Amino acid sequence: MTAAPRRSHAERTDLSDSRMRDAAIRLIVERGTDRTTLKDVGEHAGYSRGLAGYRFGSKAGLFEFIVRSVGERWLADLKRVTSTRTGFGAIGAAIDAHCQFCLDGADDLRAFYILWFESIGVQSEVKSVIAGIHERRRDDTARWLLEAGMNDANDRHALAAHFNTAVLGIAYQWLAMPDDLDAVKRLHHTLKLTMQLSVNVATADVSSVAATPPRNCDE
Amino acid sequence: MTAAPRRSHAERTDLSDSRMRDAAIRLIVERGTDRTTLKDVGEHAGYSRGLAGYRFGSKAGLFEFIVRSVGERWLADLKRVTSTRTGFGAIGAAIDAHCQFCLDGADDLRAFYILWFESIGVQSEVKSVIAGIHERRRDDTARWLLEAGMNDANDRHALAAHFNTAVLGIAYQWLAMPDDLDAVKRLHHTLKLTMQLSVNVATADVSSVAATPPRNCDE
DNA sequence: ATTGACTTGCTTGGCGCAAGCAAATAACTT
DNA sequence: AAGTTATTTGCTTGCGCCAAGCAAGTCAAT
Repeated sequence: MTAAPRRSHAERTDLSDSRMRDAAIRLIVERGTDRTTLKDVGEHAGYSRGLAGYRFGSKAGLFEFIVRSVGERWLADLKRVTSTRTGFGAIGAAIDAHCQFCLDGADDLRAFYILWFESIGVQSEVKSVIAGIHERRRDDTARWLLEAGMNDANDRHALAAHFNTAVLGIAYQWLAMPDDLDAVKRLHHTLKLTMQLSVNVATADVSSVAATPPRNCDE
Repeated sequence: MTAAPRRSHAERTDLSDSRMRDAAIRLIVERGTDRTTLKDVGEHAGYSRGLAGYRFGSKAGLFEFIVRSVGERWLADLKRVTSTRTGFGAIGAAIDAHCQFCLDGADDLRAFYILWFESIGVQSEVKSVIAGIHERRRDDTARWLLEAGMNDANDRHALAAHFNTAVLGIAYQWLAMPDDLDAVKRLHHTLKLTMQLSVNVATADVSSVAATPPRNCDE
C-alpha cells in the first residue's frame, strides 16, 4: 500500500493469506461463522469478493487454515511457557498460561475455540486437525504426570484426559460468558486445586480421602 | 398416514411438531446443522418443503425448539434419577446417568449437544435457553455439595461450576469420538473420583494433601 | 364464515465454478 | 548478459445452483 508495488508471488500470497486470516478472525468473533461470508472476508482484507473462495477452496477450507495457523502458534506459546518446568509445575504453568490467554481476550484464540466447538457437527478436515492438537495436549499432560510421580500408566492417561476435557469445558465457559472473567479465573483455580489433589493422592498412593471409591458407571 | 384422517388442530400441530423434531434430529446427527435444510426437515417428516420454515419461523427457531424440547426431557430424566439421593450420592448418580445416556447413544442427546456447542458462535435465542439449563444444573450441584457438608459457599459454587464445565467437556469428547465409549466411561469415572476427593477434602477441611495451595492465575 | 394448518410461487443472497486479465517467473534466442 | 517469448500464478468477474425466508393461496377444522 505504501510504496512497494513490486512483490514476488510468495510475498503476495503471504500478505493476502495473512490479511484474510485477520479479517476472518475479526468477522467470526463479531458475527459468528454463519454470518461470515467469503465475500466479506475477501473485501475486508482489501481484495475482491472472490479471493477467499479461490484461495481456500471453500468456507471449510478457510476455517481449516485458521485453526491450523492459530493452533500451531498457540501450541508454540504453550510450549514456551512450560518448557522450563516439569511435573505438576508444568501443569500449573499451563493452566496459568491458558487463564492468562483467556483474560487477554485475544480475537484469534476466541475464533480458534469457536471453530473448535463448531467443528463438532461436521465431518470436516477441521475436525482431524483439532483431534491432533487435542492429542498433543494430552500427551504433554501425561508426560508431566509421569514426571510428577504417577507411575500407573492407566491412572496417568485417565487423569490427563480428564484434565484436557476440563480445560475445554472452561474454554466453553469463557466463550459463553466473555465478560465474566472472574468465573474464568475461578474455574482455572479450581481445576488446579483438584488436579493437585489428584496428583498428590496418586503419588502418595495411600490416603484416607480416597478410602471410599465410588461405584463405576459401567454397569 | 394409516386410517385417521380426522384430527383436531391441536393434534395436527402436535403430530407435525413431533415428526419434524424427529426428522431434524436425525438429519442433524447424520449430516450436521449446516447441511440440514428446512426443506429436508419438512419433507422427511412427510410434509411439504415449506412447513418447517412456516412453523418455526427460521432455522434458528427450529433449533431452539429442539434444544428446549430435548433439554426439558433430559433435565426431567436427570431429576428422576437424582431425586432419591442427596449429597455426593446424587452427584454420583448424575454422573452415572450422564454416562449411561452417552453409552446409549440416543440421537436426541447427540443433536442436543451438537446444538449446544454450535450455539457458541451466535447470539441466538438458543444460547439463552442453554444458559438457563446450565444454570439449573449448577444450582442442583451446589445444593448437593451443601448436603454433602461443604459449608463454604464460595468453595461450593466454585466446585459446582467446575463440575459442570467438566461434564460439558466430557460431552464434547463423546461427540468428537462417538466410537470410543471406553474413553467416555473412563472420563466419567475419573470425574467422579476427583469430585469425591475434592468433597472429602473440603468437608474434612484439614488434610495434608491440600497443604500446598497452588499459585493463583490472577497476577 | 372464520380461523388455522399447510402448500406453492417468488425473491434474496451466499457458495462454488470457470473464464478472463495482469503481474511474475521461466525458457529460449541472440 | 540482455532481450524476447512462453508459461505459470495471483486475482477478479460473471453465472448457475440452492437454501432461507416471505406472501399469497388452498383446504380442513371450528
